[in-house]
Amino acid sequence: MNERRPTIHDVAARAGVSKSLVSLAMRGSPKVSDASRAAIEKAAAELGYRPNATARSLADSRSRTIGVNMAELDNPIFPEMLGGAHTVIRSRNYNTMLVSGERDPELETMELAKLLEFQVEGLILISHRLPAETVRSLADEVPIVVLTLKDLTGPGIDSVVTDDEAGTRMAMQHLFHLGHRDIAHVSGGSLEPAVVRERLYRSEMQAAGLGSMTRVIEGDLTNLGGLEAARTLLQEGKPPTAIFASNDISALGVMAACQEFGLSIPSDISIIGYDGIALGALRTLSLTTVAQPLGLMGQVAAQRLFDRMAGTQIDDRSIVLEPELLTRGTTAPPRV
Amino acid sequence: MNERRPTIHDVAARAGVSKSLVSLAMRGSPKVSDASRAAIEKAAAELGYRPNATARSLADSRSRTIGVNMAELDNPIFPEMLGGAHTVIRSRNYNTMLVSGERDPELETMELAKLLEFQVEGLILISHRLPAETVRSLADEVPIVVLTLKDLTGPGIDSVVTDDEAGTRMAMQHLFHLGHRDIAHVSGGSLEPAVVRERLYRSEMQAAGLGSMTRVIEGDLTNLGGLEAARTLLQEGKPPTAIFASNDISALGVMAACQEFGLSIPSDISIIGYDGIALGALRTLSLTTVAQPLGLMGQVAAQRLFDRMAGTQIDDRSIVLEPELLTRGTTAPPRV
DNA sequence: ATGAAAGCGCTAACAG
DNA sequence: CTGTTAGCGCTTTCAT
Repeated sequence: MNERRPTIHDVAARAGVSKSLVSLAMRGSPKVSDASRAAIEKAAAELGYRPNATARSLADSRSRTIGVNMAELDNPIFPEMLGGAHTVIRSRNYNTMLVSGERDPELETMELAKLLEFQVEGLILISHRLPAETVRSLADEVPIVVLTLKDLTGPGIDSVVTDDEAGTRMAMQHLFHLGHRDIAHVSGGSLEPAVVRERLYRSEMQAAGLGSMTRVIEGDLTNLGGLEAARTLLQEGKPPTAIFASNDISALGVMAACQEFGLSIPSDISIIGYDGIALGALRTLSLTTVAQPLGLMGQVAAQRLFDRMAGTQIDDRSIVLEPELLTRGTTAPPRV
Repeated sequence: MNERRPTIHDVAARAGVSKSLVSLAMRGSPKVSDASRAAIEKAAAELGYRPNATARSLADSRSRTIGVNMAELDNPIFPEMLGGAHTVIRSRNYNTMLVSGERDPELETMELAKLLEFQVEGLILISHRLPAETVRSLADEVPIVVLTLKDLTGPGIDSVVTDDEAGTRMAMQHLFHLGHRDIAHVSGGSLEPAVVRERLYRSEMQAAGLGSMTRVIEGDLTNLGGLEAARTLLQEGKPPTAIFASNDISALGVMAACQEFGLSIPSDISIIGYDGIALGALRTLSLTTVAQPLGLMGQVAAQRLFDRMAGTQIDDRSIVLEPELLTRGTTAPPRV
């Protein structure tokens, strides 16, 4: 398994032509005679020739590779967005180089640097927490598209996000329409997406004349965080009739806590999440939620990246997609 | 953002030394005088120099890259295994190049070819369905480690699997001990991991003198497949007291079907899955299952790959890890 | 239509 | 310690 791989040179020798011609033939150039082409193809096949993409990258200084950073694997929204991006990257005949800094900003920074050393032509960043300094400093070397973080948008950095204000309004309006007034919020702490959702929760409550019923328990966008936040809330005394969780996986934690306290969903208490993870559609869970078009976000991010790489003139650096309310089984009118 | 990046040559010129010395310095060689090193580092910093990994790969013919193929993003076991592999790949200072053939064997084959063109030094394949021919033919070019598919093991191909026979026995014994006798199986069709589980289900039933109660409904290891299989089963008439599903996501589908039929879990019917996806631990689901050490499998796969790459002499090509029964909330004694 | 030659940016002997 | 000389495998002028 270690006899030096055949190179373009070997193919040329065997086919009795020059390296250049083989190079042209391999890339399907029309200016290669049928005879030569046949000879070359034959030689290549016999040798089991496989072009060396590394050498090619170096020679024409194009890596045909996109770097993708995905921080956390435990929230399914990231793989879902990755899937979307991956699809378009592949359809453009590019490759995906994936790295992950595992929530450690320093490691993250190093990994991003490695991506650049590999000459990636663009970067797609999929994470709720990113070392802002690093990202900004990279932006003048390659185009970057960030998912879910609008605040990072700036020179050289595009972002693809969902209109969280509209989404949160949908969630709240849905609950209001069902008749809920005593609505609590399990937040996501200080992470960007969570902050907007919390702000809108508060303003919607206010606008509905329910300012005094506002209750926010801090979570952290994880399942366990949701579980604990809800426990805290339910221990306090009279439970709200509905809980809006900052994202789906924390909403699932909230559901678990409710069950622990003997509350049945949705008859005793309604739960609504945010994100629209595929999982939530499982009949077993049937989580009502505000869905972000996750796969589409990934696709759009990749498309925008290719546009930037092509130098297309685009002014707007932020792409905002619309969320959609998915009414499923965890919300119902409050018990009267 | 397009002024040609500085190269080692630029750094050398600026520091007043030769390229080679810069090369040595960049890689932290001890045989560089402090003076030179300082000058070089200063020049590099001022220039914003970033080594070109592509050129390096070509020069020393080592890509420091592992190719990973992950077919499906919709079953969380794959990302979980990826996470494990990724961790050790990174710890060895290697990069991960990820591709996905999206269940299309032809595409899959092309993607794998691209990986080799990028000179990956090894391949980790994470999928339940792989084009066997292709994989075998690649095996004499780079070491390969396959996850979850023991049948592919062979020359140049190692595999990391869980002892599914033992795992299935655990599942069945658990149900037997609880007192179940009328146990049905929602299978996973003809995919390798599913076949073993079905076979063992049958033999365990037989061994327990329950051969006549054996009932297998064909699923396909997807959530929907599990849902539909269970519906079919429940429509037939008297439901079994327990169902063993071939994997977790189909087990979740089975749970949903049971709920549709008004059966409550686990008092009316017990459900046990297989895989141990993180999700199953959510209190909301609390799925009893036979857990495979998913993350560990990924880690072990990567470690084995590095061993092969290093030429370490190892005879056994198949690593079999032990499964573990996770008794959670979906199983209980049958109603008397 | 085809070949020769000059790199792409870096590493790797081999001399000093 | 440091510089020189060759490549790595491929693309790309520029001739022919």
